[in-house]
Amino acid sequence: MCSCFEIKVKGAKFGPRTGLLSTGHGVISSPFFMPVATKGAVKFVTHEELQMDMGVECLISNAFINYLNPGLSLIAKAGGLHKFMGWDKGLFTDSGGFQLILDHFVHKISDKGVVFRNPFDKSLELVSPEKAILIENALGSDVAMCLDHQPVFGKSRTDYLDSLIRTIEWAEVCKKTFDKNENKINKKQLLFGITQGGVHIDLRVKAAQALNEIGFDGIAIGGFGIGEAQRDMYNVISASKKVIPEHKPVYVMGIGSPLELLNAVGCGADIFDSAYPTRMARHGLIFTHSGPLKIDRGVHKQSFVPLDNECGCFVCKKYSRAYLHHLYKTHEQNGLLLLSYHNTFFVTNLMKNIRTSINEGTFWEFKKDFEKKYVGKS
RNA sequence: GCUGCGAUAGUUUAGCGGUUUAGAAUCCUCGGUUGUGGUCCGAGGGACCUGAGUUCGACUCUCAGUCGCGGCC
Repeated sequence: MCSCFEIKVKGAKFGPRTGLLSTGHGVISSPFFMPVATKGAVKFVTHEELQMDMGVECLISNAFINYLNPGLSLIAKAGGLHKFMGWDKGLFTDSGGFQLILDHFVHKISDKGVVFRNPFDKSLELVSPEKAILIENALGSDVAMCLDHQPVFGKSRTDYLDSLIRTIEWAEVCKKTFDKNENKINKKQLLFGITQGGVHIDLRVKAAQALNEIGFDGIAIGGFGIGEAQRDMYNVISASKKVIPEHKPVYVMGIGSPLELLNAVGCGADIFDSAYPTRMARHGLIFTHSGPLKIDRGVHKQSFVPLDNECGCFVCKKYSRAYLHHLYKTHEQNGLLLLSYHNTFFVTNLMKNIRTSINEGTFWEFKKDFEKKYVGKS
């Protein structure tokens, strides 16, 4: 067990903090947000833009999806997922546990693992916790995530308890498999455990304690972003922070709206990922410093101002809302390119500003100012 | 001047003498979207050219007018 995480600046106990996560592909400044590259690419944004323009140091891909297509042997031939993708910075892989909330994806769940339906050829495929880890080892990501069991939102406490127990049992198997495998292509690969338990604080605390005992490089809080009240989520993060050792990075999975990121950092979380910014861009919802904006609305038809005049991205420097509205409404692909770029830039820039404010001791003022200007829900 | 065809949401259109509160797409407004997933999903708004007639009943049939496209003198 290495100490992969170093705390740089922290405020109050359990409050916001900056740190450094050491991986096989560089040291990543936290708190950070990972754009989602499920199939090895962030939709409509190139690696070059992410790295050169936005300073993104880490992405997350999906082990299960890559395993199904293009498959492990091809990725092995390429020399691992990093080389296959042409990405030489940090890279997490999700095990595929999140897909468990999607009915059409899952055939059956048992204690042995999950029988998935292959979306590419409809065949059935058992993914056990052992197999999930071996896949992630073979892909050579910098951080492998355990296979977890996430119930759909709104289940009973008993259901959450069941999924939690299963997730912890699987976490033990994942850890053993990970430690035993000496053929990892990424010798510095890290392993994170995931808590479940819905909004039940006592379940979440038990889950975190159980993961502490097993011993992971970092702890992820899973199961959010699917319908629960935001206040419940922050309570869970805060409660979890109290039982997770201070030197462990805390990763809140699936969170990606500006206000959620800001609040979760305030609760002491270090790492995030979400398809939200890019998916919202594809659906025409644009983040700005004065709140979310829907580019398809008729009011933008003759609006010759930038999406966000406080944003430094090239889209905001160069193009008007009227032009982007036109591209979006006429289904011109460049519209999605530019909007996805902006939203991703916005979120990564927000994280950059959050890190600066923590380092300078002004996080809470920064948060208050941001929220004051940011009118709207997400 | 004569004549043929046509006229339904902002746009492109479906349809019928009564079971149609006129259907669709687009458009407009609003909501949703968060560890695969579709420039996606959901709700709402908006129309039978005008007038007269036939008929129990006309957006639908007849006539006239207006407008559009075409032909002829």
